[in-house]
Formats: sequence, C-alpha cells, structure tokens
Amino acid sequence: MAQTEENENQEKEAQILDAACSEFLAHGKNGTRMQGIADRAGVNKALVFYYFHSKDLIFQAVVDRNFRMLIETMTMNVDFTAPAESIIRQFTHNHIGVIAKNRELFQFFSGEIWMNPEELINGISVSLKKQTKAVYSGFEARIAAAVQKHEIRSIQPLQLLLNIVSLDVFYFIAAPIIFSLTGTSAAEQKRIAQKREDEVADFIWNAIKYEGGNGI
Amino acid sequence: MAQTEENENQEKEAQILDAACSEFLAHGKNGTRMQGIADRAGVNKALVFYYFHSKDLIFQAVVDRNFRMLIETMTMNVDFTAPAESIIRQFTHNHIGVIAKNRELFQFFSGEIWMNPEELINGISVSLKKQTKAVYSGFEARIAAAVQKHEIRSIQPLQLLLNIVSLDVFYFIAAPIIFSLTGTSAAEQKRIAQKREDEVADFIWNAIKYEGGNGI
DNA sequence: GTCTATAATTCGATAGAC
DNA sequence: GTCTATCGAATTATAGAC
Repeated sequence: MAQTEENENQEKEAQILDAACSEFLAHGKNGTRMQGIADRAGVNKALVFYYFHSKDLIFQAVVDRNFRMLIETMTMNVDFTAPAESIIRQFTHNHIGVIAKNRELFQFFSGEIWMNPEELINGISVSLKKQTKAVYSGFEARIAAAVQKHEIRSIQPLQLLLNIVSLDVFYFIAAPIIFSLTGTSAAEQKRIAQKREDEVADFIWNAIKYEGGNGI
Repeated sequence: MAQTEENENQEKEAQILDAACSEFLAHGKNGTRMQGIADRAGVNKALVFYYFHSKDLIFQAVVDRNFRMLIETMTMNVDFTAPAESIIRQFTHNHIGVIAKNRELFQFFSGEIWMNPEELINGISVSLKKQTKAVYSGFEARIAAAVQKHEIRSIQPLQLLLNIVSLDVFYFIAAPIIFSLTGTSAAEQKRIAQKREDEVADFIWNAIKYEGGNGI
C-alpha cells in the first residue's frame, strides 16, 4: 500500500518534470507558464508549486537534467587510442548525432546561454565539470602527441576543439537564416543536411592532416 | 522655430529607439520592459507608445535596424576577383571583426533566431534579401570556378559557406561554456581570442586548398 | 497530496489633462 | 508632443478546504 502510494507520487512528480522539460524547451524560460506545465502534466497548477516551489527552481531542475545529458553525450565514447582521423570522425558523429536528436534542446541552450550565462555555467555540477575536464585532458594530450608524431599539422588543441564544435554545432543554429538569405530550395536544404556529417568530418581532417616537411 | 521643434521631436524619437536597442539587446524581447526603455531614454513611458504604438512594433524597428547592419557588413567588401585564399581571409576578417565589435547584438540574434524565427526572417526586407542573394551568387560562381581551376579541392559552395560562417561565428556563442568546461585560465582565453582570426583563416584554407591529382 | 479560490504583482496599453 | 493616472489582462504564488 505504502509502496503503491509512493510510486504514484513519484510518478506525478516525474510527469511534472517531463512536462516542464517540454514547455521550457518549446518556449524558453520567460515564455513558459506554470499553468502550461500543469496542463501538459495533467495536474493542477498548485501541485507544480507543491513539488517544485517556484518557477526558478523547476527551471533549474530542467537545466540540470538536460545540460548534463547533452555534455555527457558530447564528451563520451571517444577512443583516444584510435588514429587521429578516426577520433575526429567519432567526435563529429557524436556531436551531430546528439544535436540532431535533440535539436529543440540544443537551440534552447543556445538561447539561454546568452540570457542567463552564469546560471547555466554555475548549474553545471562539480562532478560533471571534473568528468568533462578529464575527457578534455585526454583530448589535449592525444592532439599534442599527434602533432609530435606528424599525424596532423601543428595546431593548438583548444583551437582545434573550438573548430570541431563550431562546425558540428553551428549548422543547427544558423542554417535557417542562411538558407533563407541564399534562397536555397527545400530539396537542396535536405541534400545539404544529409551530407553534412561527412562534409564536416572531411573538412576537419583535410584542415589538420599532416602534409610533409613544410611544417604547416 | 518649426525647425527647432522638429529637431527636438526627431531627437526624442531617436533617443527612444537608441534606448530600445540597448534594452532589447541586453534583455531580449520578453525580458525588456517598456518602462525600462522609457527610463533609459529619459522620457515618459506613454511617449514610447506615442511614437512606436506597441512593444511588437518597437521591437521590429530594433531588429530591422540592427539585422540589416549585421548582414550588410558580413556580406560586404569581398573582392571576388582576388585569389581564393584572399577571399577566405577577407570573409573571415569581416565576420570576426563585425561580431567582435557587436558581440551583444550578435548574441541577441542567436537567442531570438530560436524564439521568433519567422519574425526575424520575415523582418528581412526584400531589398536586403535581394542584395544578399546577389553576393551569394557571386560567391557560388567564384567557388565553382576555383574548384574547376584547381585552386581548391572539390566542395559544394553552400557547405563551404556554412563551414566559414560556423568557424567565424560560433566562437562568440560557445567560448564561455567551453572555457568553463575545459578549465581554461583567463590568460589562456585571451591568447586564444587574439589568435582566433588567423587560426580560423588558416584552418579553412588548409581544408580546401588543392593538393594535387588525387582529387580530394 | 490534491484541489479551488484568490491574493499580489507586474506590465502593456490607453484616457485625458495640459 | 508630453505628462499623470489608471485600467485590465496575465501570471506567479499562496491559503485553506478536503
């Protein structure tokens, strides 16, 4: 009996959080209404306050859950013992994959990064930061080694990381505007999107692969 | 007398629009208060409505003014008769220059693109669209010619444009988060920023320059 | 825990005096 | 054209019954 009640409670709380994710992702922090969250969760508005106390707090809960997922997926599953080209392709595949699957989420953060930069950065838990720094350290060491071994040309690891992330990610923010400004047809847009992952990976690899004695 | 009055009137209207730019850029559309605009302009709130009628309309006025400036600067002043490498460097220089000088403005649009995509895209005037399309046609033709002449390797012009814009622009959105996640010191951040323009131009050129008979 | 009802506030917008 | 005063709608948040 107690078990059943507990499950039901947890279930409603989870329903509310799920609904909050959908609403905040669709409308941003300012655009989301507590009533909208309640409606989507199928509960009374007061219950949202009962579980989450305020709009700020439920927003923070949404940010925590999703930002963690996004960062974890973008830093995970890269085998640093592989050849440099393979690492680049793994990164690009991971990034574009997770963003394409979570377009809304990603665009949400692109907006909120600018509206509440401190809130977002401070919201990153210490453990997640540590974990991400560890992955970056691996990347940095591997790139430095690749430069030394003439796998790739000389490049600063952090600049390379910025380049990779920019190419993987910015497409999902800017493509609508650029397609509109260049007058690109819907069919052409689709073709561009389908080829995007390979194009980006080729582009990065061409940019960094070692080409002999001239040093650059 | 009539002259003086007219000047004063125009002056107040201009003050209000200037104030609106600052407020919308700082707080976004939803975050901006009509009272805040009035305060910053040093006028009464009712006067803001007298000149601009509604929040939507003054927002549109702000978007029109700034978006036009941004797009014009980003597409201007590129000499398509120059060598391909020089064109790449001109583009990168223009983009990074205008964004660095208008960080706030640019980040504002990155946020609003997602909140109100139609409003932004529809807000682009027909003449500006035409002008931008013409520049893009020049770019497209020049890239196609460069491929044929073996100045650069084979690449779709639109993919290349997306790559250039991504590399030039995304740094200004993502750098804070990436620096935070990688634990980059302030001094190192400064060094990265100073070298960014050259790094990006080199990266792009290395990625596309022609390297002999293997075709890619 | 869950609901109804409502308080409290914020904010866009307008009426009307000058 | 510029101001004061205020309306009315929307929205967060809470009090209190069940």
